[in-house]
Amino acid sequence: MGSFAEDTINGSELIHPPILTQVLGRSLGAGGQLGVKRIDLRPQQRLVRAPAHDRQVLMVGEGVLSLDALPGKGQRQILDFLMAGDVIPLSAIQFLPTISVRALTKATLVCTGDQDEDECNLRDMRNSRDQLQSQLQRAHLQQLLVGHMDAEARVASFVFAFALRVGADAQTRSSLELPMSRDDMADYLAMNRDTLSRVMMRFETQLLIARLNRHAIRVLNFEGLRQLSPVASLIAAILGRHEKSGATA
Amino acid sequence: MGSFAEDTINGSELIHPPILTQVLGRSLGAGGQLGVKRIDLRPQQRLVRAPAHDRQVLMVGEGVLSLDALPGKGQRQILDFLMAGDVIPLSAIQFLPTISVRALTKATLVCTGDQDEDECNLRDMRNSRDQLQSQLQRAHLQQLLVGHMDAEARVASFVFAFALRVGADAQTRSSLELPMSRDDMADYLAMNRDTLSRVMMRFETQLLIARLNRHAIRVLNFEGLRQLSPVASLIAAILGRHEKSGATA
DNA sequence: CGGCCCGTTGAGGCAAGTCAATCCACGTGG
DNA sequence: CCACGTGGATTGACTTGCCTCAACGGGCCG
Repeated sequence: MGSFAEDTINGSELIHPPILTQVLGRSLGAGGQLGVKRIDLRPQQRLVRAPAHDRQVLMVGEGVLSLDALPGKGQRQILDFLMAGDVIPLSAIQFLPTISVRALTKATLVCTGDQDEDECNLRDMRNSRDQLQSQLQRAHLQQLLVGHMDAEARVASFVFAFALRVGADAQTRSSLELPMSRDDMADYLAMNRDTLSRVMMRFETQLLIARLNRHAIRVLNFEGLRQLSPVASLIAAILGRHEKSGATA
Repeated sequence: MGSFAEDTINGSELIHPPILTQVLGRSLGAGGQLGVKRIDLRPQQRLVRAPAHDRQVLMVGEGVLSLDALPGKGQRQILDFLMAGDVIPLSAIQFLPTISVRALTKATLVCTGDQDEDECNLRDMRNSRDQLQSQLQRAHLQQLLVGHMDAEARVASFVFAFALRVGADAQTRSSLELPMSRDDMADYLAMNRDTLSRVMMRFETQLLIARLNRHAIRVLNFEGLRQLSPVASLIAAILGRHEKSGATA
């Protein structure tokens, strides 16, 4: 097998020799799999040469990734963050060289659905369709964010949404991991790194959040954040009630 | 059957008695359909009470619709324009009351996939998955537009993309129908109606386009528009090569 | 012919971007 | 253990593109 991943060093990309790629065989729950590949990624490593087969499904096992669009000229727009259970939108990166997937943390991907027979394919397909719908909803949400909200509301919405996404309830006072850099966050919210920093600082002086370290905050006033986000109810509707049955028993 | 549509009058919405809703029976190509409903919409009419059944597929027969997000407070973001062959993203509007579908022109929708048996469902499912992927790609494109491009580039990209979407080649010098109002266009591009107007005027003085009437322009300099759009190649990749086989023979 | 809606134009202000300097956390080596 | 280097993060001063608001124009329909 060739390599599926590459590192990036400030935009210039180095192709690496084969990465730890294990074939797990018929071990996962859904029977009849011909083979389930695993791909491990280090932080900042990019996924390249995605499996070309149309029916394959590439899913995030653990870690956090970002879906980057790089329309050249030093610009970057992060289209989505991908977390455990999310499906990599192969259609987006397959023939669009300006869009790629990057690992923010150490991450593992699992690849299923090799066989071209149908039957149990239906389950895979339904699952991937649901995943596509979720991603479309998140994209819509982000269109709203970037389209009609100011910097403060965007950041509040993002923190609110991310907290919901990693499963924190409104009660949860524990720390919230933000595995992406400030630049990543800014590029996702389509704003300037400086502006983002200002807003975060303002939130801290308002005692809405507390910064634990570079990659973790504590949400002190969840309700306050919610009120700063005009689309909080939408976010809750989209991200709130995902009772997923993780099939990998 | 109840009504599926309602009119809107400047935001306040009037529910209407049943609209022309025909049951076409087993007439379409893919055999075994239990029934294919048709829904006719007048301009500015909204789709409400979308078919609740999960496996149904609601598709645009003719006309142009918009997917609106209305997060209250007089704000509006148009998430996407839907044209013949596009599938209505039911997942988006089903339980999110702030998102709805509106007809820009006289439009007809067709509703397929009633049966809960699989088999031929696979074809529907694959088709709707492809549609979802297209919509996701368009959403990504729009995130790029709104995120990292100024007003001029946004408008140029929009005209360029819309021309490709309705099937115009670079050579086509014919008129380009823009069935949406200036407000619609502005709300899609996440910019001000005034700013949009200014940009359009500038394009006209630069002889890039010519305004035929309120809802149609002629593209005089396709190449010039392309060069004004930093994501022109992406747009072409996403919208260019759709050789769809319209199954409704 | 008059009203209305949509679209265009102009003047002015502000939120956010830009650029540059500084600060801080963190790892490294003396 | 501390000085140092490095890259990310914060802050400040300045600039600007777009939004706001208000007035105007021009088709379209009664």
